[in-house]
Order: sequence, then C-alpha cells, then structure tokens
Amino acid sequence: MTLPVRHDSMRARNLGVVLDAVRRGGPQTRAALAERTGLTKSTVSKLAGDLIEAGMLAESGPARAGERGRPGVEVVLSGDRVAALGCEVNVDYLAVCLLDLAQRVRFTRRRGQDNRGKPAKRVLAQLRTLAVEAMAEARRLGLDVAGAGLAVSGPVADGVLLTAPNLGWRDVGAVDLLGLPVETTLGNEASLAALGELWFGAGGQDFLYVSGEIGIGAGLVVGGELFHGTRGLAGELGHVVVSPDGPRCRCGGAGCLETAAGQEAILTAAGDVATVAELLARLENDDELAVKACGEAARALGIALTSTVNLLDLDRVVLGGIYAPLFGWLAPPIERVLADRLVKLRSTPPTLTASQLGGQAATLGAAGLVVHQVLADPTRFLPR
Amino acid sequence: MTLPVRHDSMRARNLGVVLDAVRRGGPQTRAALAERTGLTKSTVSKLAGDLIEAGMLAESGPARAGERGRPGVEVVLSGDRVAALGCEVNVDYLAVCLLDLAQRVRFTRRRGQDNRGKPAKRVLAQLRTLAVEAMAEARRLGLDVAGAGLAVSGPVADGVLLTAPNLGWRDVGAVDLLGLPVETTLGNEASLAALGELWFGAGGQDFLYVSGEIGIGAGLVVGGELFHGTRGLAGELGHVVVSPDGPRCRCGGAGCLETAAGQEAILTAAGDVATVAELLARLENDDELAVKACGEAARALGIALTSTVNLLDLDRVVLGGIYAPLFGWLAPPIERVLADRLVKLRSTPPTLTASQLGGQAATLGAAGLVVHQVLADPTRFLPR
DNA sequence: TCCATTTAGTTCGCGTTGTAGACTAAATAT
DNA sequence: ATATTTAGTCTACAACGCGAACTAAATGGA
Repeated sequence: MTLPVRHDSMRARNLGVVLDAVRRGGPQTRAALAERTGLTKSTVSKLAGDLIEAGMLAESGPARAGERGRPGVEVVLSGDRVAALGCEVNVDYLAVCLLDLAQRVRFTRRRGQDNRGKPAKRVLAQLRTLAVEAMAEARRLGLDVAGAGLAVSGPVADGVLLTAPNLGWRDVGAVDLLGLPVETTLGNEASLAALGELWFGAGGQDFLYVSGEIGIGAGLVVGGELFHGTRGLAGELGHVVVSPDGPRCRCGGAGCLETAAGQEAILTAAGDVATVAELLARLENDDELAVKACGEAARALGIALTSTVNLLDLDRVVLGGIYAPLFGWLAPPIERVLADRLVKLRSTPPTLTASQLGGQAATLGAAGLVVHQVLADPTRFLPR
Repeated sequence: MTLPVRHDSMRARNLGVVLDAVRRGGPQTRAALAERTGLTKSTVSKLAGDLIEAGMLAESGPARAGERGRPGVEVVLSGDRVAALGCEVNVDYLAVCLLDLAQRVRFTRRRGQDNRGKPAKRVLAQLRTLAVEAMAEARRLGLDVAGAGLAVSGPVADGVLLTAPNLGWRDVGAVDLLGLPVETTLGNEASLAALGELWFGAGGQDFLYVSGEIGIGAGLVVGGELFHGTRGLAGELGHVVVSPDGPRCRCGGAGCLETAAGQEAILTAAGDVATVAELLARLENDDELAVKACGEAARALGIALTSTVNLLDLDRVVLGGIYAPLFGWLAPPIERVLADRLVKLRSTPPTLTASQLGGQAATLGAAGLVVHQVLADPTRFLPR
C-alpha cells in the first residue's frame, strides 16, 4: 500500500536522500548536493548540518575547484558513529564482518569448520561468539551497531530458514537462535551476496548473481535493488529445467540445473573428486576429465542462463560461490552457449564476470543491507 | 535515484494515497479513509474536499451503519471528469477502449482485420481513426482524456516497437505514428494484458500472465506492480529453453518454448490446421491429433513454467491469448507437470487460470495504466 | 420524550518543514 | 584594488499535516 507523507516522514526521507546522494556520488559540496537532489541550497545546508552534528556526515576539507568563485567544502559519509554487523553460516565456515556507515570494513572474523549435519542451535551459538567479538570491537571503536544481517544458504521467510539442504536443516528460527541484542535481518545467501556484489563488487546496477554451491541460488538486482518475488523465495536457479528427461533431482523434478552443474554433479563427473580445491588442482594440470566436467556444467549453466536472460532481461551475470574459482574453465563455454542462443534477440549477449569478493560477498551484503537501511532513514541516530 | 519530498510533492502524494485507498477499498467514509491511510481525519477531509471539487471523487450518500453514532458519508471515485484511452494493434484486429477514472468502460471499438505484413504507418493511421472516435465520445460525455496507452505485440523501448515478429515490423516509432494529441505510453501487449488482468480480471496481486500468440510473451505482476526488468524487455517466455536439442528457433537458439507451444507449432502439430478457430472446432470433436498437439504444447509450457516459478516464486499463472480458449485442453497436462516437478520445493503448485478478459486485456491494461498514473498523482486535474 | 453516548466530519491555531531571496564569505580575473 | 563568481547561511514566509475543540447526527436507555 502507498504510504502517506507527513512532516516527519518528509524530513526522514530528505535526510535519506542527502545521505544516499553522498554515498552514490562520493565527497561533494553542499551546492553540488542541492543540484543533484533537487532540494534547495538552504535545505541541504540544514539537513547536512544535522547529519554532521549526528556524526553521520563529516566535512572533508575544501574542494579544490581551481575555478572562479568561493570553493566549497565537501562532505563525506562519516564512519565514526554507526556500524552494522554482517554474519554468515555456510557449509564450511562461519563469518562475521563489521561495516561502518562509510562502508569501510572495520573488522572481520572467519572460522573454517564443517557445519554439515550439526545442530543449528550449536552452530548459531558459535556464530554468536564471533558476532559478540565484532560488537566488542565496535564498542572499542566507539561505534553504535545499528543492526545485523544474517546470511544463510536456503530460502527464508519471516526470520525462519525454511530449508538448508547442504546443512541438513529445516525450519530453523535462525534469528532467535543467533540471539543478538540488535535487530537482525535474515536473508538468503545468494540474495545477500548479490547485494554485496552490488555495493562492493563490480556488479553495476543490474545483474544476476549466481551462487554455485551444493545447491544453486541466484540473486537478481534490478535498478540497484534486489528483486524479492512474491514471498521472497525468488532465485531458485538450481531447479530451472535444462534437460526435461535428465537425471532425477531431489526437488522431485528431473533435469534441473542442479543435477548438471551443482557442486556434487561437477565433482562426480570429474571422477569422484572429493573437494573443489582438489578439482581446481586437477584443472590446473589440464586433467581431461575435470575439464570435460566443467564444460558439461557450463553448457547446462548456459542453457539455464539463456532462459533467465530471456525472462528477466539481464545484461550482466556474476558468477560466485564455487563458480568464481572455476570461472576460467566455465566462462568460455557458457559464453558460447549464450552467444549462440541469443544472437537474434539482443544486440549483445550478457557480460559474464567472476565474483571478486570470494566468500565475503554475503557478509558484506548482509551488513550493507543494514547500512542502507540507516542511510535511507537516519532519524534513529539523530538527536532528540 | 531517490527523489526528495517537498511540500507540493507531499500534497500530491497524499492526494494519490487517498484516491488509491478509495480505488482499492471501494466506497468509504472519510473516517474509514483516515484509519486506513494513517492520515488524520482533518487531513483526509481537506484532501477529499479538494478531490470532490475537482470532480475526481463524489459523495455517494450516507453509509448505513445501523450502529451507534452519526453515520458517515461515503466517497467514491467519480468517473465524470477524467478518462483514459487504451489502444491495441494485434495481428488480426485493432481495438480501442475508453476508461473513466472510476474504472468503468465507457466506449469500445474493435476492427477485425489482418495486419500481417501491412505497413506500420497505414495500420497505425487506421488505429488513429478508432482512437479519434473514442476521444470524440469522451468529449460528448464531458470527459477529459488524460492520456493513452498503446499495446503492441513485441518488445518496446522509449516509445519504439523494436520488433513485432508476427506483424513483420521492426523499429517502429509507434507513438509518433499513432500521433494522438495526448501523451501516449507504449507498452508490450503481454505486460499491459497482465495489468488488465490485475485490475479487471481475477489475477490477484501476484501472478504471471502468459500471452500465447505466434510468439509467447509474459507479464509478471509482483505485489500489484508490473516487473519491468532492466530495460523493460523482461518477459520473453517464448525463448525459455524447454529441450536443448529441440528444433531450431527463429531467435537463433533451439528448443525454445515457442517452437513447442507457439501458435504455429500447435497448428502444425494438429495437422496443419489453418486457424485457432478451426483447431477449437476439432478439439470439441475430440480430434485425436488436435488433442495430442495440445498435450505436447502443454507439457512444454509446464516445463517452462516450472523454471519460471522456481526463478520468480509465483503462485498464480494466468493463461491468455490463444491459450485462453484452449485452456480446457492445456491446463490439465500443465498442472500435472507442475505438480510433479514442484512437489518437494513448495507446499502447493501455482494455480492456473484462464484469462477472463479475452482480447480486451491489453486495451484495458493500457487505459488502466493511464488511470493509475492519474490516481497516483492527480495534481494535473486540480484547480489552480 | 429527553439526554447521555457514540461516531462523523469541520474548524482553527500550531508546529514543522522546505523555499526564496538577501546576505556574507572566499575564491579568481582583470 | 575591484568586479565577478560561486558557496554557504540566515531570515521571513507559506504550505502542509496535526490535534484539540467543536458541531452534527445517529442510537440507546431512563
């Protein structure tokens, strides 16, 4: 439903507009901000003044214009007051990061451990230990933690992780189990990684992030915003059908992408390789079977992506998860399929990129989500 | 970019909020509107007063509550002042409709004619004749035409129809060629039909509208809004891959849905039937080949929809275009495929519905789009 | 019948907000 | 030096929504 605007929400919104303009445009003078936002100089001055007083903006010294006229003073996002926490549970590690409002990473902690089959309660308690460390560091730095984002590898609804096939979990109240003293937002790993790629990677404003793990998830970013779908369950790329009569899939269907390009399918096809690291080693030695396995997976990915591109009108795809290290072997065949199948429909096939953030994408996205909530409505952190 | 809020836009927005609440909730008292919108009684009173003065709302008599207290007076959308035009060029007909602000259809005109291969300029001039008739009728009824929507069967960008395979058109500046004296918005037929289904059919707030014609398009509605994709080219369902090694498709790919379930594929498989009407006749006579052709097409549709549902998280699919009359023969096999393939991933497979609007969906959607623009910001039609 | 009660809608003074334009500040060009 | 240009602040002002008081119109009970 469309929300009404009142005086207070007008103010909240305009403060957010100013902050967001600074985030997008980097250090800028008040005059430039007025120009860019459409607000008047005096309004921007007042808003910026309040934000500086609240410690969310800071003056960063004179802007050397070299041109005529009084040089302006640029304002920047200040990372000295507010921060956000990003957390992630994955199959083989736990991770947290602390991100300040200026989007600088102030602290990270990662703990490699196999979480498969372990009880959710215990794993999340271990993650809490890391989170508490991060919050202690925040206090030491004089930062308020505005909230936390929690990335889990499975579909999510109302703070509950519905299923995590690779962890063997079902219906886990992850936010409650993590039990942080700040508001915690639960999100799907692929979605949050997509946001991480958006804000910290080379994703641009519109792209599909593909997260290759045991399952294959995807996060769609359109116009700089995440697409959620009806109930927030969008992104099950792993069960797009790539060969209707293909092998049966655990979802009940057959010939799903996951059966052709999921981690297990690739490792098996490469000759029952045990780990992705091992697979990589073989690929680097030009192991024929391994290369062939990647080629097969890539062709299946190419087909699924063709469908997706046609449906959603994408011009950029970012490959993450295990696909990032395998990028060199996957990208060429995928690109060939895309080019072949999309010639007539679009002038250029979508660009393929490997995720630059590695295992950090999801935690960065999770923390970034909170940062962006604060930037969009900073009233919580204003005096009075 | 996030837009700032100023006093005038605050007012515009709140007027829109009130109108939208009336549209969604039907006739309501001012008190109920205040409750629903979150604005105060006095504000709603003032806004409603202005809207009544402008002829966009009207008092519809006392609300019989039967309960204690003074009975309120309900306000309704008034269709006596503003209207919108919806136009459509399709393969075998031209159509226009005139829709008032209360979303009542005040005039329709349809002209059956084969437009294949004819020059766009001539066809659009013919459509203009119909549109001018509709605008004359509007003038006769004392209605201001706020704008027009134009539906065409092909991808659209910046007022230009990029390609219309079934008409044999390329890069047609359709808005300019139509040359109406009101602002005209160009839209893809499937997208606009989806909006028609949203506002006038039984679509609910979240669904995928599938338009079966020579090509197969789709319009996705999420949370009561159309999903546009990066450049507004989303919805090419026809080129989702359903059998990677299937027959070649005119898009350059192979095994696209269109090659299995497009109008021509079905007619050919049914034994080179000439028209959909003829196919229907055969189906009603239980012609074995025709029934089998529909079954094949339905299975392909089922596979494409499985992929789509997994990607986009849908729980309702509306079948339109030629699929609407064929619904009885298509739906059961599609439902079987969806049920089989989605068992484990979602509690219930998506509901399948036939479009109730027939060939009217796109014109209604096109006109509705304009009506909704006016409802969202009615300032243009306010005095002063 | 009368009056308390309840709900609808209007009126009016108030506080908050952004705006426009005058004004001050600080640079460059001549 | 002085004019010019641009940045930023200050102040009077108007628009808006808010809230409380008020009027209006119904029901229900004595």
